[in-house]
This record gives sequence, C-alpha cells and structure tokens, in this order.
Amino acid sequence: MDLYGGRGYEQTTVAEIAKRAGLTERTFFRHFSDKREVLFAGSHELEQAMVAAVEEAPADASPLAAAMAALERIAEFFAERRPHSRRRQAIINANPELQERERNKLASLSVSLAYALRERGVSESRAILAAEMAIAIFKLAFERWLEDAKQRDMLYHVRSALKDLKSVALS
Amino acid sequence: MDLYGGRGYEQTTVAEIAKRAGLTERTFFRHFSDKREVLFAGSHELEQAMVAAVEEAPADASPLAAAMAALERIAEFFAERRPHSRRRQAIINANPELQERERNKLASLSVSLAYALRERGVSESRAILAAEMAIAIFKLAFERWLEDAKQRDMLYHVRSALKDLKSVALS
DNA sequence: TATACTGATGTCAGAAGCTGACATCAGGGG
DNA sequence: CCCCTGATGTCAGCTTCTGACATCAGTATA
Repeated sequence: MDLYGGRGYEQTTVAEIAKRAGLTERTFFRHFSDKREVLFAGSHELEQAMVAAVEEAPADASPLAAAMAALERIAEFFAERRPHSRRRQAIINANPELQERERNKLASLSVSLAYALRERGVSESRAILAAEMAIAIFKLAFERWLEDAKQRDMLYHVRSALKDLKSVALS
Repeated sequence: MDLYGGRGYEQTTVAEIAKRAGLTERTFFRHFSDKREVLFAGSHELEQAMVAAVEEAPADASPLAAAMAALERIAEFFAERRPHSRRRQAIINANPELQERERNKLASLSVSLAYALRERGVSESRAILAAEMAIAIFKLAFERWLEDAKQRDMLYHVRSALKDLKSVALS
C-alpha cells in the first residue's frame, strides 16, 4: 500500500514490492495470483463471515432481511478501520484495473450470498436479486461511510441505503 | 470469436488474432486497448441507447420506471442475436478475466444510467440504487433469456425479473 | 542421531501482453 | 504535382506471469 499509494499502482513494479518485502518476484506470485490481488487478500474472510450471517439469520426472515443480516454482521468490522479503508479505497479509485478487481470481488460475494439464500429455500431468481440488492446497498453505504464528515457508523449508512432502496423499488 | 471459441481465450494469442485478420499485433492494440476488449467493442453504443431511453422517459416516471425504460429500449436489439449472444456468452463464462471485464462494462453502464437519472432530478442515492436494480434485472433477465427453452423474448424476462425484484424488496 | 520429508524460497529462462518511437504508404485536397 | 493525414508496419524493450529445477530449514521418524 505504501508503494501503490506513493508512486501509483501502475508505476510500481512487482520487483519493487518483492524487494521491499525482502523477497523475490517469484515468491510474490506464489502468494498472490496477481499484481492486483495484494490489495484484496482479506476479502475471503469477509465473504465467509457474511455467508455465515445469512445462514444464522432467523428462519422466518425474508430473503432481503437475511441478506441484510450479512451487512450488519460486518458493520462493526469496519469501525476501527476507517483510516485504512480510506487509504486503500483512494488507491483503488485511482486505477481502473483495481476497480475491475474490486467489482469482481463483490460479484463473487453476491454469488455466495445468493447461494446461502437458496439454501434457506429461497427461489433462484429471488435469491439472486436479494443478494444483488444487498451488494448495491453495501457499495452505497460504504462510499457514504468513507466520506461522512459526521463519522456516523456503517450501520447507520446501511440502514439509510436500505430505506432508499425500498422507496425506489416501490415507486 | 472463432479463435476464442475454438482454442479458448487464454490459449489464443494476440499474434494469432492479428494474423487471422491480416494485420499486425501492433495494429490490434491500436484498435483495442486490451486482448479482452475485442469482445466488448459494441457495448458503448448499447450504453448510449439506454441512456437516451432514460432521458426520453416520461417526466412523471419514477426512477425505477425510467431505468426500466432503458431495458425495454434494448430488448428488441437482442431479439435477432440470440445465437450470437449465446456463443459470445459461452466464451465469457469460460474465462474469469472476461467475466471481470463484463462486470466492468455493466458497472460503467450503471454509472451512466445513474447519471441520466440524476439529470431528471432524482437524488444521488436513489439514482444509484435505481440504476443498480436495473442492472441486476438485466443480468438476471439476460441469463434467463439465453437459456429459455421456450424462447420467450427479452421483454418477457425483463418484466418477470422486475416483478421478482419488487416482491423481494417488499418482503 | 541420522535420514527423509515437507514447505517455503531462490534462480533461471522464456512466453505473452503491451508501449513508444520511427518508418512507410495510400488517398484526398490544394 | 505536392503535401498532409490517418492507418499500418517495424522494431526494441519493459513488465507481468509461469514452469522447471535447486536450495534450505524445520520436523517427524526410524
């Protein structure tokens, strides 16, 4: 992140990263499939936590409510990491390739959530749509949370986005 | 598409594509920024048509209704292209890098739709969410349309997905 | 204690994607 | 007939990423 932030993502070479870590270029590629992947290493854990939240949601919760449980579950995770998240996001926002990868991660997350919803007996179409809506809410809430001058927490923004989404869907 | 379909995306080299077209590798990269971009060349026109549909939607249409107008506008475009679309999608589905790019295009489309909605006076949050919902509907409808044994048209699947989305949002 | 195994790392060579700089060439306008 | 422009070719080179093989440290096991 120091290097990507300092000289820019494109300008920093894998060789530099490896050297900075006291390792070889080859070793870098054994740990990360991609030059981009370094920035997204932790995303798998987050995904698992969210899936678990869906699985543990009350049996009578609606698909959307169950998907929202996933967002509420991770809301606290972000609380202490605002500075880190801002730095990271600034790097991603500065480079299309990284945004591409980020969208990929969110898409993968959406698929996992939809699968977890299906396991709850939700129909395929409705599971997919509920998951996509949850992701849309997450993206919006995350963006708002990062730039919120009042520093309201993630939960606030998630709920605010959900409210907007419902009003839009009904109109 | 012949090459990507035949030998697979990864196995085909840009040199081969260029040779097949009777051109140079260098020329290929002057026409397409990427090896992937060949498959997504036409997407800009589609995006513009959809934006136009949003702009031309009745002034009293809700944000979601305006976004849906974009989907209805292009529904007929796909009608004659089902064989081509299937072939193309099979190639994309077989390769993660291409899926990544496809998601990128849809994200770009979402941003454009949201912008067009904003121009209609919709608030930022609601514009973003309406656009995202439209994209979610499009993705689902497109998938269903491709695999529909009954060959019902795109419009049918778009409307069916919209109905599901509304029911999920309300639950 | 010696040996074998395992996992992480290093070394090396090379393919493929992509870019910059410069040359060429065809067609259109003055 | 000349000049300009846009598209293409040529070439050199960087960077990402991969496969194959070597090394080395720690650990289990005989």
